[in-house]
Amino acid sequence: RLGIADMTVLDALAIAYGGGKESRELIERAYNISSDLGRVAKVVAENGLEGIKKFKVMVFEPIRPMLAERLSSPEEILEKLGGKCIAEYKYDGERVQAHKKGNEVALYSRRMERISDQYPDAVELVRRSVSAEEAILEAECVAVDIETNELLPFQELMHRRRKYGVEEAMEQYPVSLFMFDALYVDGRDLTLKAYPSRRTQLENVIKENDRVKPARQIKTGNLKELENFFEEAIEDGCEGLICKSVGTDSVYQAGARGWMWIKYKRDYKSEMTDTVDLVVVGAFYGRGKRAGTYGALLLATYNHESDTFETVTKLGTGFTDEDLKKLPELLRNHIVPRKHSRVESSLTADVWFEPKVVLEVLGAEITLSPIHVCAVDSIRKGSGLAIRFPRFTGKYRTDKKAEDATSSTEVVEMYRNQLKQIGAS
DNA sequence: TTTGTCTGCCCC
DNA sequence: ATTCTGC
DNA sequence: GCAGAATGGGCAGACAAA
Repeated sequence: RLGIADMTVLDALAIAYGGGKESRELIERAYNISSDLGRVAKVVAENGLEGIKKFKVMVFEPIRPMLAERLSSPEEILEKLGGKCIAEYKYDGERVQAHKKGNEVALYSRRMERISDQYPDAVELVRRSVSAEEAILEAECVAVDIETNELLPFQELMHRRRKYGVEEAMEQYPVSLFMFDALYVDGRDLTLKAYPSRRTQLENVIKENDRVKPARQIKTGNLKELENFFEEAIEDGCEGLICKSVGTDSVYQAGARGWMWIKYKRDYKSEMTDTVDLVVVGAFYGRGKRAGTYGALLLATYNHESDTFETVTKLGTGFTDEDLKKLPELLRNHIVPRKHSRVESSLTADVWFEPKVVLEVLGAEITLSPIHVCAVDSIRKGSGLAIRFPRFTGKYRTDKKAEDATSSTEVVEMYRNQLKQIGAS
């Protein structure tokens, strides 16, 4: 099916109708600013490159969002960005592209789905707080506590992704918009302007208020300053920072993950990383590339009081091909016909193991879980704890016995700790 | 009617 | 989202 | 370096089973 291999289709179009690398770039830009592969194909077939050159940024035609690379230290970031950058809060919400023409407003998701119906309140915020007649702006939509203006975790925002009961959810889970880019304003395409000038345009066009603000930012070339700003972002409930190039070439790279924007998140930093040692208690068969081996493992913490192993996450990324090949061998001797008596799990694995093998796992944070049973009921009735964005670090903890794995109590501590960090200011 | 399981050009 | 692997 | 393809948590919905 189409949509995933779209880059391949663009290649084919360039070869069939363009005949060179230059045409490929034109065709790709047409696609990136219209996100309409069908139309691009039709135009290039009927009118050739001349037709393609006429593609323009238009309100209510979503632009493919620019993405960011990742780096794990301020040093690397500043070096990559030529010594200085604009660092902005990376809010933990949903990315939204807001299109406005007069009173008409549409919101698009990162994958260019029209999500206006889910956010009538955000639509109204854009209508009221954007002074330009016509505009395409980007923002992070974040759940907030309306009393304290505190930012709430992504899980809260998820309640807004619904078809029914939108009005109720709107009252129960209010949102704020943190604007971070301007791609089009009153007839002017800004996508080929440098970021600082787009940001200035953005600030000129929004009428700031409690619920609509420009993303918090500083401009700096100082390591210490960058690091402090990062800590501040974490304390305010953000994921970290997005560091942006301020060079003349810092255009909006629609649909691309260039090095103009760089993500800096807490779990990328090796020093203060929340790594955890977990016991393999089950596995799931893989699909596609992983057919014939395990696709993911089921991992557990150790509960000292009950002497049981409680699932806390599945793990399916971070494995090299070599890891994937040797996992079945490594675990073969521990296979048991049904869930081991000392394992607590609400999930059903394809293969169960006696708790023996310990792996090191990296995660971003601890979340309340409806399916995992680690420390169930200890924070909230009926909820366990789980790991957000889990991945294998590559370390097999052969030095550890199952009972030496990270305990459920320790995970509870980690959860409490991250709440403390947010409330700290 | 309630409860469980699975899915999503899903969001991250 | 993260990560690894061909190209 | 980039695109593609594996995989994660978790929510509301859809639908099946009890």
